[in-house]
Amino acid sequence: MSNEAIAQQFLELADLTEFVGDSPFKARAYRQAAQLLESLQTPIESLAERGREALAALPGVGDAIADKILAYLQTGAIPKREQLLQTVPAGVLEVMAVPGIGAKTARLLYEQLGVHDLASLRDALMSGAVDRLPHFSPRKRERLLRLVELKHKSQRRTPLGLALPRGRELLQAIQSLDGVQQAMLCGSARRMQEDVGDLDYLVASDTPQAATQAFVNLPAVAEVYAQGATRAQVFLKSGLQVDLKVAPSERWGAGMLYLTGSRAHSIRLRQRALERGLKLNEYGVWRGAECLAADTEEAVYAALGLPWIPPPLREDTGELEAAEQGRLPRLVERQDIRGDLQSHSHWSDGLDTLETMAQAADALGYEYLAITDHAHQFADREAFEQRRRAIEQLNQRRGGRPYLLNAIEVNILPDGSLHAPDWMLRAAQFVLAGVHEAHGQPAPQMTARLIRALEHPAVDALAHPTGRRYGKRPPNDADWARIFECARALGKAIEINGYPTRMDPPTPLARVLVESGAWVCLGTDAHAARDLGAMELAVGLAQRGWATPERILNTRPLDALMHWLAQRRENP
DNA sequence: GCCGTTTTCGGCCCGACTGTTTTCAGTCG
Repeated sequence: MSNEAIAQQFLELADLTEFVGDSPFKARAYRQAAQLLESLQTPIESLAERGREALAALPGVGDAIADKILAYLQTGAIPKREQLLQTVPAGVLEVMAVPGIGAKTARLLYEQLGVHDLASLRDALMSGAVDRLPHFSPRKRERLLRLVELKHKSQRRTPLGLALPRGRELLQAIQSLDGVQQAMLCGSARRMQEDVGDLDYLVASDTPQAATQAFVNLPAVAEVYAQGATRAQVFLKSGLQVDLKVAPSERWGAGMLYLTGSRAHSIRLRQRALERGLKLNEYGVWRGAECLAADTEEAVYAALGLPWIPPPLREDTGELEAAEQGRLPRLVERQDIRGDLQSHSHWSDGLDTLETMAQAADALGYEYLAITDHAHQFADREAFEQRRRAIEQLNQRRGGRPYLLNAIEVNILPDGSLHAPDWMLRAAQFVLAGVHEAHGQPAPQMTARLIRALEHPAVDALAHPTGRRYGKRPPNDADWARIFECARALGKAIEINGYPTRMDPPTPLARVLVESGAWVCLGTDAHAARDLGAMELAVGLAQRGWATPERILNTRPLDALMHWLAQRRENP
């Protein structure tokens, strides 16, 4: 039972609470609890073992929600949610997920027309039955019908690795629109969240009306959901939602802050403003009618008595307290990274030659690149020896710019042993071990398996620890705190993998990893030269885990990295 | 449902846009 699963239950409980017309503040409390559970760094079970008081001590969790969590852990369900589902069809949850349909409208549709899921909603819209409802018109019916179809298309959130290129492409288009002076991608993409639900743009313009009009006229736009004087919301043909907000340049910082979120972070900031007799909105920080700060984010934070907080930390998971106490981390940045510690060449399943990989790594300014071809894909000792010579020759020819490491990625078998001969494990300069089969073992087995692999003297680091693949495979279950502690004690590294469909370990766990004090290595898992650019995703994930450069292996210069590896080999 | 050196009761972030009910509720981010 994952924290995500129970968070989802609370979100549904919130929707159901609104649907039946109970206090909207209850619904908000449930949503806050869901957000808290998602961001929690420890499994809720282990917290619950310390009793009801430990749960009720969490911010936003009181006796009632603590009881609901306990009941969920015992029975697999929240009784209140089950009780509401006795009277409310579960399908109304998907009806409420259609843009523009909230609790009141969903309830009206249900009571008057028996709309109980997406299919019956579509029927009611197509037949025109909705026209006799109050507040409905043929125009609204057509609009809703289009939104239902779009909603159908874009059920899933978009992985950051796909959203960022699309977002940047669209940013260019927005920047070149008439009347747009400046534009910026904000929202969850700026916070480097692993998946994004929409793209948010802030635009500076002296002619906001013209700018929003030009925006909704972009060829990629399929449906204009809202368009006003200072903002517009559209859906692209792909189903992706895009929000645009226009701000005068003197209010740019307040606009950025507002549009970047997260929602929870913004709410905390506004509460903080109120506590100081101030008001925070998207136009600035105000004392009465006097604007204290608005032009930069730094100024807005400063007016609230805080240093600037990096976007990846803005999740209300302790960053405000850290900022207040002057202990915000100096986050690792892309420029700190001197090499990539996972990549594949055509010697295993990569597409490109060593030469091409080296050139691409050089273009990124790297000092080194670990070529971690899959160990089991070498036919024999001679094949491995051939690659070693090829790497050596290339290093000589290129003068070590970048220096290629003769490395391997070795499969961790179900029992924790390694799928590679001893001579290869000894010969490789860097050994990355990862799970590629028998996913989904029970947690105790997976924990033992990974610890056994880490304890193997030849292993330097654990690759993509949870094995999750977007839309394909959930993270493996294991006692991660114990595994990370084991890596720390052994002086070994755990990878933060930036391959777009991996992004592993996921955010809350990335922070557990960083806090464990174990060494961390960043890798793109590139299977082609063009994939090496995913390092920004690995860095973003590390930032969301509050990582500083100190314990990240590949912030080290080559000689320090080689020293680290040599020491490990001398004292296995 | 949660929370508190202004409170254990009475509050709970703030504003834009839509549609249509001529003054505002619903929805969203």
